[in-house]
Amino acid sequence: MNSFIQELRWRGMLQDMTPDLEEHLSKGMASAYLGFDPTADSLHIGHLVGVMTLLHFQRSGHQPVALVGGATGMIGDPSFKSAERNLLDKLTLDHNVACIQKQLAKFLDFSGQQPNKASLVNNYDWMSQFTFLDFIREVGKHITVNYMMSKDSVKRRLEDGNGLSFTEFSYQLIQGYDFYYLWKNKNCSIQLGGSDQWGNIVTGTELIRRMDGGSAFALTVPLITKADGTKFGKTEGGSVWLDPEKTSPYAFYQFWLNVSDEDASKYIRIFTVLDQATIERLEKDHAEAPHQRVLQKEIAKEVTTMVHSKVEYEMALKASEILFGKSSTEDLASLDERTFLAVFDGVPQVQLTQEIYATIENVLDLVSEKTNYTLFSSKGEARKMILGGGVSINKEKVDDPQGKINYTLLQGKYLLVQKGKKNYAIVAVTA
RNA sequence: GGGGGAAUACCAAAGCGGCCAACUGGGACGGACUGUAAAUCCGUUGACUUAUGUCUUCACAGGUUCGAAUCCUGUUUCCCCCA
Repeated sequence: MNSFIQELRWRGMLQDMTPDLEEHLSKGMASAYLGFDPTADSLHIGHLVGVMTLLHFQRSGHQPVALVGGATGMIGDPSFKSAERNLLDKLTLDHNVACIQKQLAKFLDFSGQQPNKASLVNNYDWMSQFTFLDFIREVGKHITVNYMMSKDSVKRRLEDGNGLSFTEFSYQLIQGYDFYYLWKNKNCSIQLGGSDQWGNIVTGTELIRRMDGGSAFALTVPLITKADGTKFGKTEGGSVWLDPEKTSPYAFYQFWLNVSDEDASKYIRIFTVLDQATIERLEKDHAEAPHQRVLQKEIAKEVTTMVHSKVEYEMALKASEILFGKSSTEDLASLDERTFLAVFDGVPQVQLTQEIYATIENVLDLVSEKTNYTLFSSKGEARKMILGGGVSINKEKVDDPQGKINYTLLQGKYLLVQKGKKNYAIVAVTA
């Protein structure tokens, strides 16, 4: 029962905790919550750390509670943010909350009869009834402004000179009250969160102590960093989302596959539930043959399977092999149309009628003008790329811009145009 | 309000009458090598059916000149100094 802390510790997921938490957990099943801000209609992989924390908590036999901040989302957490945040309207927020709830349900076990099944709450449910007057009388009375101002997250904003509105300043009190509410009504004695949440969480434990003399606990997980100093979870395309509509399972898989060696050991501990022995074995394999990238492959497999599905993972794997492996025109031709389209999901597609296709005189026109400059912004660029050996059609290098078009259409209708290694476009020739 | 300076391609930054589609660095993209990596090396980076060719570019609008990113005038924006 006490393995939760140890589990987090060896996984490098323990930043900080209140001193007597370990003892508290050893007494039997406990309940902990972690909040998610509904700032978008999908979670992204930055949220995954929190999700994994709850998951480990549940696996250790405790009861996880996921809180979606329908109320706090209306305010915006100022912690370590440099500027005042824009408020989201209620409609957007409702939508976001609903979407996030659905995603969370994939990770935690909300079903079944076991006593430690997960539950989901929305702080809008209790905050919306609370009048301002009641709130400042019942809650605000217990916490001093001095206390609130001494928080690092708030102090930074004051020192910057950017200031923060009263609205944002109140945030920690509302979050603190959430904790109190859950502690009081759901017997939830622990709050988990990212290290930037420490201040807010502790306001909660303080509130519980002052209002009811109760004791509650805090635990934070470290912020995920990347060895090269860039922000974790971002690609050129923006955040990596869990929603397959926003980030395709293929792109998602690729993100993990491209994790650097330095980060791989860290990530496999945090984002997969593989046990210590397995991970250490994989690390050994990786050290022996780094070019095999067993760690990255394993992370990508585990996380993609967990977030999407085994089928999606296999599809992504197959797509990756075709896109990056030594595949040939034959390999492409061997795919059936459905698989082909799935592999190239998200790749820009250009429709061309049979008549137009027949009139195209050379490769240069085909890849530039006739396909609306999808892959190249000008003929000059296309020509230079071709001469530089950077263009392939159906996986075969094109070397002459003036070359005639005599390619076999894949599945009778597609041409795969490729610029460099990672940029593709599909030309679909229709009747 | 007064005085001074600056505006150049994605960014930084040279050029200060013809040799300028504009040095150089970064970035981006491509190639080789590799592990779909890092490092390294090479190429491309205004447009045009590649051309010792044409066209459009150096904040904007005019002007001087055979010729202007470069000189002049006005406009706009930004920075600095003094009130």
